[in-house]
Amino acid sequence: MVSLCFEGQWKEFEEGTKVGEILQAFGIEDALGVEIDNELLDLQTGVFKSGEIKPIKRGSQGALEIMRHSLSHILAQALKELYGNVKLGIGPTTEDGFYYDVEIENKQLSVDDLRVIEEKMKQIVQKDYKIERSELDKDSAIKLFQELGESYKVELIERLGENIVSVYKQDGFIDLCKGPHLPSTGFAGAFKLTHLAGAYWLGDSKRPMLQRIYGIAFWSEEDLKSRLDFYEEVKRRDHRTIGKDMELFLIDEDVGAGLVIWLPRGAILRGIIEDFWKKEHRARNYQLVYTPHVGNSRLWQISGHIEHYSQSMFASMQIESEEYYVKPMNCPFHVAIYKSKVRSYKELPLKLAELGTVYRYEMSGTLHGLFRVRGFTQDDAHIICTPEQANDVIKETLSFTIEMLNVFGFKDIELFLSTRPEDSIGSDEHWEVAQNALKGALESLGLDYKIDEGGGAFYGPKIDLKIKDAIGRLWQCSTIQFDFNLPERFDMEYISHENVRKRPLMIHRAIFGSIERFTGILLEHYAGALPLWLSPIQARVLPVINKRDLDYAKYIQEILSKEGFRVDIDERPERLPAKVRQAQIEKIPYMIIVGEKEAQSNKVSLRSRSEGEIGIISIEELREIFNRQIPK
RNA sequence: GCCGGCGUAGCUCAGAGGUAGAGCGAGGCACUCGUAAUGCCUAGGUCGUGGGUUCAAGUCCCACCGCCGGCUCCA
Repeated sequence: MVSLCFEGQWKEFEEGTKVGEILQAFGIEDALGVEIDNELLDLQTGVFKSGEIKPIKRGSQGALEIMRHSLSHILAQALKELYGNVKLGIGPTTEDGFYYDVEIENKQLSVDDLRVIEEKMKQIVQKDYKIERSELDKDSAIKLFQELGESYKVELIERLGENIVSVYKQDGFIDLCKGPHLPSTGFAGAFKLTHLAGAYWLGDSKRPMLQRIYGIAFWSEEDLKSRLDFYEEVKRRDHRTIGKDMELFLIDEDVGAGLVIWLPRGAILRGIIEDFWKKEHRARNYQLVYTPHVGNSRLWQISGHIEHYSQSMFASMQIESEEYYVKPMNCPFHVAIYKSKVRSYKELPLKLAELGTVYRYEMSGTLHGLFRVRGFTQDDAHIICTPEQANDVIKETLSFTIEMLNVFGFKDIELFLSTRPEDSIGSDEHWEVAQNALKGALESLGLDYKIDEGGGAFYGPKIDLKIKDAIGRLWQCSTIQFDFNLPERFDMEYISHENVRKRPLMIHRAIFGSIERFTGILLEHYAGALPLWLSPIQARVLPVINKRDLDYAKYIQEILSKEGFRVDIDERPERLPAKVRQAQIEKIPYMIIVGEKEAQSNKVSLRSRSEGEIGIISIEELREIFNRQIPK
């Protein structure tokens, strides 16, 4: 017997009683399934577990998953009906829809085919076929799918632990599936097939590549529409387009894929970010250093990079019979700085920071704008401290990181603590100290966080911070991680209070992660409309009539430039509306419009990119408005 | 790296075996104009690179490079 509870009321059922009957017994109507113990079950599934039941009603999040899952089956059925020789891979749900991986003999799908498939799917939905669940033992399931020629499904069943598998059937279409599913195809909501991609069978590059068809699905057309609008918005914010339009950076194939060239305006932006970063680090007693771009292979041998990271490193070069590598990380150099003399506990914590440019070999297919490149600058720091200092160090580092992210406009931050994985190095004591320091910092700062149990690197636990951008996407930039590996490999030591040699703790930490990637995120977050302090051009002076007003415009520009503001003039022989439009397109925060009136009163007319006309104000007032928006 | 798509003027894109196009941008001229486009004129191209098929190749075939969407990897 199983006992199930709904709204405080307990009932007993035979094991394996179908969810549909159970719902009926509780008098629950129009549910598509239930959730018991975090597991979704549809109406036709038998219940073998006791616990509280949560009905999943049509329109709810849980029901969406059921519906999307059924849509992937409907997609598979449509493909079989249209193309015949279709072998099914897997067809799960995604964050906003579903996909199915299939192998189609003699047919390479194109985007145009998606509309045809969609039509077929709509027909299947319209026919409202009953979706039936049945269970069979492993052997007969294997036999069934062998007969159907579904070799991938056979492989899946063979990999499954269970002896009983479930299959779902609709209108002669049959698929291995643990469910849950809709009662019939007619329950499906609004959907759209969005794109095609290749995907290896079981994600293994040695296995065949299947064709993956992605779709999105929601209960209502409105929700579907708003998701499509979201994708449009994502496209509108694409930093690659914005970067090109605003002339910030360039990736040139003759220079090399994944290698970023910062154009003058982009260099201003990067310079502001870096100057701010340096100022804040100096203020917190970080010691800024510079290290070479290449290092002798002995260094990488000791650090373990050659053994464990060489597939991500650029090939070595031979210099006078010595082997050198372009650096993929800064850490070994910072360790060399640490080891350049005997260190006393009095020097700790030692905080070394560098905007260090590293190069990593990324496969060509993964390169993507500023987000995934082969050469990038890490805002790297290594903090070397005693175990006793770990708590304070982590707390300071964590709050510093959050403060920095806030200044750049990221107020919504999610934190993740990753703890010791199965295979790891380092003593139990060190793991204990390190994990407590991380946890203690999170708690004493009153921060919410999630734990990724066993998700730490083999060399130490870490806190990852993810920032939420203006349209709700999460980006991981910052990380604070312990490293028990390098101090060991490089035999790092300090002389303790008791005059004995001890091994220090080492912490890697980055706030932006990669300056390139962070800049890309900033551009997408602000959709190119950077705040005043980050804008390469902060204001543009627009003379109403060049012939008459250019001198006064130059006078205004000169005053502001001398004070350090980045101001240019639109001298084109255009009319004012055209100049305004151009400045708007370039997303320049302020337009300073000067004509006869302004020149006579020694004032300016200010227009903001976001708020339009502000009015005629004095230069002092203008200075005041600008200064208010620049972080100290 | 793999699968698929794409690569034509500075940008966005049309042309699909038979004389390389448009809009925006750029340069010039006129207009003297007040908060998202004044008009006219002009220049701009080994159609990603290399090879092949053909009387003829942006157009068809092959290889390479790069970009886009995924997969994979992420010490």
